[in-house]
Amino acid sequence: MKRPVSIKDIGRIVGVSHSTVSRALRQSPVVNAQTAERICQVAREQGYRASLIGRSLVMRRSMTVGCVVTDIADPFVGGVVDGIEKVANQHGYAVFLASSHADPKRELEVVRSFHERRVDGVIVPSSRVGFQYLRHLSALQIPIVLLNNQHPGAYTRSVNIDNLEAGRRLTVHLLELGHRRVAYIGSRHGNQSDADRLSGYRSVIEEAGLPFINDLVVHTDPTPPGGH
Amino acid sequence: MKRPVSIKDIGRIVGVSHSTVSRALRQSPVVNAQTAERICQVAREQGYRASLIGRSLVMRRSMTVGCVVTDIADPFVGGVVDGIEKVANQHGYAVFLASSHADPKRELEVVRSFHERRVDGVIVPSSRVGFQYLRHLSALQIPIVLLNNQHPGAYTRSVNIDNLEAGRRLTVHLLELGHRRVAYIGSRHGNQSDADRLSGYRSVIEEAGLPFINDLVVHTDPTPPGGH
DNA sequence: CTGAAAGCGCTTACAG
DNA sequence: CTGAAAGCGCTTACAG
Repeated sequence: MKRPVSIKDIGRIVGVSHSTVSRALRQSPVVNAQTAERICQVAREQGYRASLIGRSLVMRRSMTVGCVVTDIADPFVGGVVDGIEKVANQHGYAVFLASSHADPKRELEVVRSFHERRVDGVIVPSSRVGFQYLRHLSALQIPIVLLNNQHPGAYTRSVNIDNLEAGRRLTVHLLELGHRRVAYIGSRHGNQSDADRLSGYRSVIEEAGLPFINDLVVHTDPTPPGGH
Repeated sequence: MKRPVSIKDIGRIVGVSHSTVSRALRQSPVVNAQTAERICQVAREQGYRASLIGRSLVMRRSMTVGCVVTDIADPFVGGVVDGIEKVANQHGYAVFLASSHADPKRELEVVRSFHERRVDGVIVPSSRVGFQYLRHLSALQIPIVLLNNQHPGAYTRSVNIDNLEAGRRLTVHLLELGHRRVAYIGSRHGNQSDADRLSGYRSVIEEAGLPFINDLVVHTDPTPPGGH
């Protein structure tokens, strides 16, 4: 790969300093309109693209986020990553993707790699998070956001599904359709999200003046076949 | 995020120039053993991690590869990406993941983003590649590798599945198991990979002295239900 | 309006 | 063995 054209190159061509080129390219209103025009013109001709790595150094932000997953091939994770990438991109960020396969050693390497690359933040879209991340990343003071997980810490946030409200809405929907005997099928692992959904369901049932029937509540494998 | 500790910081602490620190950390044999020891010690205490962005600038390589997919949530793609990430990581590379959703405009943005970030190469793990990539990337002389796709070009390579050999081995396996009536179910889209697999199948059947029976060859939807 | 300077964090010849 | 210098590609006060 040949050396990409730099701000200096185009300054040389146009006959101005690289400072001026930089200003022009960043649309600084201070530079003379005609000069700016010439500069942009040449930049275009030369296929100039600012080096984010040069820029990152002075700006002290890399415009990247790191994303660690346990397994990329997991379709749920895939969906989340897809969303992350889309939004990141819309805001000028790129995303580093790494997978840990739940291996603590890998987790450590990933954190290290992200740190060395000076990511502006990391996102962990899996509910099972090694505490590794949290410890290491907060020591580095890198902002971190988790999915469906709450952990205290100055630099860590978590975005969660509102399972209670979801349980309510699902139930309301069915009642509005005219159904009167609505069953609840939940996960037998009995985690918090299940409890929340169930109480959403229950509260709507009761508010509607319907009997809460225990036999209509089943806990089973949290898989599609499990629902049968 | 507070400023990470730099080579200068630790130079200041140890009382040597940052050049010496750099040398010591890179295990240069030229620096005095004891000084080196002190430097590494302090670096460890301070949680020093070299900035790859600083290093990239001088080294002229970013130690990153870009990976563009059409859809991250696609499980096949997920598996490939997982492998890419693993190997990249083993070699000190990080991977930027972007998805184009087969939108030419997005494709262009992705190429631009990768270029600005000065990726050392890009990998496109999907057989359907917008020619966009190829054009743009080869103009930039960024090495690109495709999956199951062959396109000429100085900077582009493609890694392919050897479908013919795969068809042969599958068939040999079944014959070795003692089967004599082996059917072939292929894709009705009749692409190259199907043709290759089929001829692998056929050649083994014939080499075994078995009759090639046309009714044993079916072309259908290339999906699991399609196989029924 | 524009250039020279300094600096972001690193590496590496070049002189001591 | 070590430091000062130059330079990677950029940005942005500071003087003109």
